[in-house]
Amino acid sequence: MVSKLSTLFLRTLREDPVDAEVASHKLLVRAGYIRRAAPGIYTWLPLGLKVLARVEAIVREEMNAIGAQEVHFPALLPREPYETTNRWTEYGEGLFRLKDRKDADYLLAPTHEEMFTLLVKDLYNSYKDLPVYLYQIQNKYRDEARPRAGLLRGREFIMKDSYSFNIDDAGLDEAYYAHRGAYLKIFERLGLEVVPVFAQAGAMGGSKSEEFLHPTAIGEDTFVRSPGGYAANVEAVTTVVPEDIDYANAPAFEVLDTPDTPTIDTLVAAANEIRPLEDGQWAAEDTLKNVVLAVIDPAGERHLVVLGVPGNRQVDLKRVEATIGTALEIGGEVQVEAATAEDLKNYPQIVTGYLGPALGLDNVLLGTESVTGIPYLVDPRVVSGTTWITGANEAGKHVFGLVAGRDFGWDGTIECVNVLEGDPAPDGSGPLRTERGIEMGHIFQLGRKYAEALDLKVLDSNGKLQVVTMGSYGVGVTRAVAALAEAYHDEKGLSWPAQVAPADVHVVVTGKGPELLEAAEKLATDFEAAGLEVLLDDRPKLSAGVKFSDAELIGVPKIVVVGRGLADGLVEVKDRATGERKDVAVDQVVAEVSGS
RNA sequence: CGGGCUAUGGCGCAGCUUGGUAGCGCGCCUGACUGGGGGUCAGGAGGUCGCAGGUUCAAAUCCUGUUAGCCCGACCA
Repeated sequence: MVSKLSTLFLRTLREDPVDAEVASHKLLVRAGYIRRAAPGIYTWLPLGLKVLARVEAIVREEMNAIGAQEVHFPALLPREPYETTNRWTEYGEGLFRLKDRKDADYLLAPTHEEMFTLLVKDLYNSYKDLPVYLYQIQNKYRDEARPRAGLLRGREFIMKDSYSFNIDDAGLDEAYYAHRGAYLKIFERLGLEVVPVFAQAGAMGGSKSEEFLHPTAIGEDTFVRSPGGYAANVEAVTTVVPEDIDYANAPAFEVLDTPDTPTIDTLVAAANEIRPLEDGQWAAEDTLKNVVLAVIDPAGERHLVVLGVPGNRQVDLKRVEATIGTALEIGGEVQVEAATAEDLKNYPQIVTGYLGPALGLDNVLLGTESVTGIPYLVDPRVVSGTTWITGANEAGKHVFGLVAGRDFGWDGTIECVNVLEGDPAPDGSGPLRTERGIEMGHIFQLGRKYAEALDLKVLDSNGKLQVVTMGSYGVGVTRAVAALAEAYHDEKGLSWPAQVAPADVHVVVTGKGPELLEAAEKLATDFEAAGLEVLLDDRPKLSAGVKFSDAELIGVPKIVVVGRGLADGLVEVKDRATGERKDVAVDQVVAEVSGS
């Protein structure tokens, strides 16, 4: 097909839109691929739609290749199925809800687990019908607190979501790995580097889960990888627990004046001044910071807990939320936040900024058996025999040389802090380094949670009802477009890989004279006949510079210039990505472009 | 949810302190010149200044309220 720029619905912008921060957002708007309709909601223009269609085609082919079948659900759904699985409530403010004229509740679907489950329940009832893999490519709606970065995190976005239905766990495994393989192929074909990383499966109730992250500095997810090939989301990394240390010869602790040291930095500086080490310097990791958190149970009740973690680490509230409920024996979904002054008003012993667990076992402040009774959990690195600088529970004083196990105890350990560059990989494959990535896909073994909630059962070979086991698998399609724009651009504009570009060749006419335009139009038709998608810049009276700049901004991989060389039977072929250009005889151009 | 900033033609911005009826660049339209890197000149079209209320003879400008957007944060012992 030939699209003529003289009539194509397109307007390129010379300046970056003011609300765009990242390159993909700026360039997709400037080059006329998308327009913002509302925060996190975008309109697709002709060029953008072509890229989107090509990405979708690749996704479809690979899904079909593993035997998945395409269906299409409405995005507008009734409340009821989501009520059954409790997600109407659990999804909270992230869900777009609306009412019809009879005041009945509807929602714009954030994902479709319920609907797929019900559809299979509707049509199938025998183990002989399984396995079945179903997918759709469809709009999803999530009322993000902070949509950002254009297409990267939108409130309306296109996702390929698929679901597998199996009679047993072995089948689920097979479905999972089939999808895993398909995803690796999809991203390879798209030209998007991805790293499969272990993810936390807990929240969705499943057992096995991996995210496919595209490494990039603007990514919103942080993950770690080791030289030996370990890769995990930071929330899923487990700590390598050090060996206990013999403290038989450890000196007694001492309490020292450390005025004006409310933060770890000031404390470390003070420590190096008043009690310098013979070899080296005190560092943040020699301190034990004690963070008071409030855990809010489903009934809204607030439970205090103190976490003791090395001073160079940050408590990650998400990690805490995932596990603290179990640790404190609180059922249901909990929320965690920093304790407020109100929370602490009944604990005059707690001196903010100078909190410590104990000054010897006969003077214990924290822990379920202590005077405060506040549970005290520690990072797994706090093992018996480690020594710490920590608060002495008196303003302006810290205790030095407090030995874990000798001078203080704890109620349990918890994975609650961030991973740091250089931490060992849990599988012994070397030191971890942190990287940022965009989540391009996610695969989950859901297990029987949804099937049970929605009563999806089939008869097995013994004529008994069995609950079906499920997997769910997603690819962010619009996000892939953004990630590709992010990965393939330079200072002049976009530079698409051939397989997703909005066209295969961009023909530019420069100079005046009807013979130039005629030659270009003929060339465009020839390209079309050779099976190529063509963009023809036939806009009259525009200077060559404007057309060249637009061609580079739009980013079609091959640019053919019909201009001053035509008198000698030559046109220029430019490679958008490499910048390489050469003169080619007019009758050789089609072969040159389609052959390379 | 907290903090900061912003809201003026399609895009990017000035004007606001000190009220007087809106301006610049890009883009768009007409014509001429130019014709291989966002060219030049001349002439045009296009804005109830986010919304509501108030003060005033007069409000983009001052006051009150409200809505929306963008960025940052959402634990610091």
